[in-house]
Amino acid sequence: MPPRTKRRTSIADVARLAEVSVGTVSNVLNRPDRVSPTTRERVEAAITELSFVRNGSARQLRAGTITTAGAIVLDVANPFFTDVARGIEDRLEEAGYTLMLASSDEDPDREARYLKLFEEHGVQGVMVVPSGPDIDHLRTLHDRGLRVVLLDRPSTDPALSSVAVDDRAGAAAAARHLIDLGHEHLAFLNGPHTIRQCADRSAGIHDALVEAGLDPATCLEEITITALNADGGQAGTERVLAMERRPTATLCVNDLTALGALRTLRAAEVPVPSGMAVVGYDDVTFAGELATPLTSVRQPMHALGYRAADLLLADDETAEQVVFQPELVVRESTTGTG
Amino acid sequence: MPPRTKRRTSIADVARLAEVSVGTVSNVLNRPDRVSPTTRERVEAAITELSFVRNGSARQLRAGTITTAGAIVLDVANPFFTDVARGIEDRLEEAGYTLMLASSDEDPDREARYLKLFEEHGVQGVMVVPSGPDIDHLRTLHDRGLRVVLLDRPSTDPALSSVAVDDRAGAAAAARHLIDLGHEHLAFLNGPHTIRQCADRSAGIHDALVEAGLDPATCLEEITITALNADGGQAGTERVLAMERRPTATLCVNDLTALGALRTLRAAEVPVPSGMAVVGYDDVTFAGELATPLTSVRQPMHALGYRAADLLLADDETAEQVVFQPELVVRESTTGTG
DNA sequence: GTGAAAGCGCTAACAG
DNA sequence: CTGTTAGCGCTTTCAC
Repeated sequence: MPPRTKRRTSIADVARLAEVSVGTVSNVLNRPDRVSPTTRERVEAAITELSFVRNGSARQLRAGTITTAGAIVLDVANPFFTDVARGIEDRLEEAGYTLMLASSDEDPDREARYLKLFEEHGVQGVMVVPSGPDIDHLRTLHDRGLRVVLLDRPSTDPALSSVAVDDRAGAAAAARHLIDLGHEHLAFLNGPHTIRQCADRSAGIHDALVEAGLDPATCLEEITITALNADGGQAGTERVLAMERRPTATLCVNDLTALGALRTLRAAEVPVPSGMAVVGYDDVTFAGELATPLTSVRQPMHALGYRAADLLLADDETAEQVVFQPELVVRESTTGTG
Repeated sequence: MPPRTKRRTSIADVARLAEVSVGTVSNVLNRPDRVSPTTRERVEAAITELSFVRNGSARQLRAGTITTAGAIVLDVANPFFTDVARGIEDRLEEAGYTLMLASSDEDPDREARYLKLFEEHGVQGVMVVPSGPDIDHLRTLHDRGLRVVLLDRPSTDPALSSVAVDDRAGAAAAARHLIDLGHEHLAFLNGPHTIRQCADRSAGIHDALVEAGLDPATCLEEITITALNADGGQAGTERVLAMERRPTATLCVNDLTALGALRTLRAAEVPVPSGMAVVGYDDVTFAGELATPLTSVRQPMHALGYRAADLLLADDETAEQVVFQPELVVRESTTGTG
């Protein structure tokens, strides 16, 4: 790309045209009340005439600070993260801040590159969904004076703020709902426990079973699926249906997985929920719009982002660990008459 | 928020510690080969020791240019736009550029605010989904030397580049598919024609009917819905079902609307497609995962963004109007046995 | 191969 | 109320 050819008009150009000094132009821009109405008008006319736009870099260089924050999520195309991003944006907007948003694709190198870029551009702070278990680099950033907020991950470092959702409680609520409905034998289609969310959700289900006096060893069939999407849900459900002692309810690690489960049950002519109850996780937009509306665990995604930005902007320098409680949304896939 | 307290370490600090001049440090950073290996090593050690990070504002102020582009979409939480954004990001990434992304919420004021911000920060160009019919302000920006690319909207101004999808052709393909299947009486659940996409899609359906020798006046029932979502689809479908001479197929302005249509048909025990064929638009991720997989018109969202960024980065200064062709994805909601 | 110094555009302090 | 001026941190000639 060719460099921008025309030199941008500067404050000096405006000053020349308005026949005032650069200081006066700067005053018109920043403290208009210190300038007499007549000269102010002249300056404003010159600004319009030249269609002058302040040079943000110079301004920022001088000011040393900037009203911008950065955010790095795993994937901007994932609805979970876009809702989070939207929450961030809304809070920053209130404070007159702007957001630089980027995806790391779970690649620590990409994450590092963006963090460097943000820091070079002097952002006030960054909100990051870490792409790996290691967060030392974020601690370093914090020590260098940037605000750092971890997204969707409780901080293991007390110096760093974080906002997360209590996955253990969410999964427990879902399991408890099924137990209350009389189910005593559950299937759980889950991802590998190396993913924190998966491990936490598994623990939550165990909690609920034990709390109800049921033995997880006999009452829970946890099935590990590799793809956390509809195909994974289909594969997992086929295994569940093939079991001799078949569970009466299936918990799914997310709504896409549940979609696959529903599809498979329909094909096998197993009625939902009478033949098999199904619960999802995330409560994505279409969960309530399916042929059999899906009971799911709603995550406060917008609030997650909003609160993260709030922590970033806080006057108080002390780190804070925020944990949101998810909410079970009950629909026909567990309580219907099908 | 309190200002960043610690003064950032500067190139001068590094120079002092390494006992060289600032010019040499700058050379190590930008043209390492011009520096003798020994001093380079000393400087690099100092950089690490102080964990020095270049000040991007100063760099940019000096350089006058910056490898950043801005994008403004209507809503970052809408999957259509996030896929577009992803395409932009991928292309910019290749060129070493970064993206500043923002949502206008279809509010021209918000759009203007972000545009000003981007310009102040010296972005090379902007990609914008205009929030209103007027694009004069974008032309002004272009005249001031910024690259401007219109997103999802053909440019009415030949000086501005644009990337869009041919909505008329997409809708025509959907209608033609139904006509080929023998349908001669179609319903179209559409939004108001003040929305360009809605008007274009309506025109496309007319095209297909006329082309097949059918009279739109008798063969097409266009129903205007206010909400372009599942509820709108439900309301529209209820009106279709109440018609004396009931159409045999329903085209929907987007997949969410189709979702509502399918839900309503199921409730009314109208089999799909034998009692009513259904076609959606957008081909969102879950379209193929529904109880009745949905025939839909796929938009090349990623390619749209990718190409927009490509135009922004182009060496060639001449504006270009790119129009993508959408692709019909046939599934069971039109060809199934239900 | 390295150093000195000018200057990018702006703001804020100080003088007048 | 307005003008003058010193830098913010960096890159880039131009000397040495």
